[in-house]
Amino acid sequence: MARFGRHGFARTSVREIASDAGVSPGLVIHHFGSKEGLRRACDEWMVAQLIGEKARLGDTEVASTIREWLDDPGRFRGYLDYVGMMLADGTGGGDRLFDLLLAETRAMLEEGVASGAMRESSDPELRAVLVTVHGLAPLLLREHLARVLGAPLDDPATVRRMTLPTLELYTHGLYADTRILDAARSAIADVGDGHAVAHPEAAVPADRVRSDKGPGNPNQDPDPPTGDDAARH
Amino acid sequence: MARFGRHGFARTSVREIASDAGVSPGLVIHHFGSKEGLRRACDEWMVAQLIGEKARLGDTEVASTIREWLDDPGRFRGYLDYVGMMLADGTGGGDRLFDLLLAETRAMLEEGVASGAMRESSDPELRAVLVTVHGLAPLLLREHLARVLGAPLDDPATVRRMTLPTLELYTHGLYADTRILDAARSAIADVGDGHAVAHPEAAVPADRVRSDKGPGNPNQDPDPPTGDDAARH
DNA sequence: CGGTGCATTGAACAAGCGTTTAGCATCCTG
DNA sequence: CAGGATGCTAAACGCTTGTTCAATGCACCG
Repeated sequence: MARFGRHGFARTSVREIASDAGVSPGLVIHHFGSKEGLRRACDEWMVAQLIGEKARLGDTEVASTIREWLDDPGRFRGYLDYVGMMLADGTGGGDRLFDLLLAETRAMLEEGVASGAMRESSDPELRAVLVTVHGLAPLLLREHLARVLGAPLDDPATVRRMTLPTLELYTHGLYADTRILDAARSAIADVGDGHAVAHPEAAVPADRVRSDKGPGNPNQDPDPPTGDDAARH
Repeated sequence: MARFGRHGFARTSVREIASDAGVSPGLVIHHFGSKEGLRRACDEWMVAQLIGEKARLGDTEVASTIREWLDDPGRFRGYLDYVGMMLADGTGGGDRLFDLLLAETRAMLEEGVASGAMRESSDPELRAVLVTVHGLAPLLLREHLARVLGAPLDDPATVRRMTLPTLELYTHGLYADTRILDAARSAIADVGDGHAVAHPEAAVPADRVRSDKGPGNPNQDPDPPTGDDAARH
């Protein structure tokens, strides 16, 4: 799993794994049927580990397990890599893991809204997806993160440094006012719901929403999917 | 590039590429020196494309190019996959691309703060990293996103649907009040700056910040890195 | 003690890989 | 028109891959 996590499934050979384990390549196949079988076993072990920890911790979520791992670097180092690989490389059991995390996020958000601690959303389901995806992002980009921050993601100092800015973002957002949001809202309202307009740039004053210069949508920068561009619709 | 983007570098053979191009495998090597040379050429073409589009569009950013791609699905389908692969798979020229996007995000945030359109941050550099990473997330998890939303990321309807929730998140945040943020702030203040405390759970009332139940930190769920766990420090 | 079963191995296999090589056209240059 | 470079291919090379197979050793059971 450490090798899979670090170098990916395709770039890891059965011989390497066998050598790490001090056994012959044939034995690995004998036990797991095939390399793909080994991968399935790893995926299942990983999911079971997360769910198992969840049970151990009571009503905590799966993701708080990951949080614990980050608190105890070294002990769980490599697992994070494997989770990242599972989610990133498309093949394999990453779907199940993602759905698991999404379900927990969704539940947490619903609970938050119900208790009044969190704001309502115009699209709760999509917000859940968004929060899930944003939360996973540093895991998937951990190498870039470590590079630009100068410290690995599983360094407690890194985790600590990320806390405040993250909470600030989730508490106050990024924008100082609601101008952009209001513009987008009226644009969407103009266009309507079900319509798939081909090139509806005219639906909203382009120079107000599309920030070619100046601080526009935060998504405009590295946010291909988040949809600043939809703000023009 | 389409094949690289869809199936990854390692799982794509020179023979497949050659066959797609209607030429012999040897010719590919002849022109690019090696498979890795081909990859470099693709990376460089991709970066040049982004920068070139940037120049064409004037003072727009690289990422607004990506935004345009999302507006015109089909024409640029496959490029997004390639960008995602570049950033995800660790090997190759993804570093340069990430740094490019980070620099633009940083500049945009600074501009936003200067003009008063955006709030200040306690850690501007880390916020820039965070916004970059969050923006990239849907690109990296595009397959999961398409699966749970039932529509691909480069479907204009998907982009449109993501707009409002994203802007809401970036305008109002998630939390209805500042309780969590305040708790984290005082916790950090208690611990101090430079100290790397091993297990500082006692630094803050655990039952207030660590939300085993109820709506706690959004990061608690699928947010391993964002650092809800640091809120306990 | 004999025997069944399992863990394990080394060697070999077939397939696929990236790459090399020799050679054949083609085209531009002088 | 000669000639060298270029575009291109078919075939093969050497290597690595995942996997198979026959054989060995060890453990447990009656």
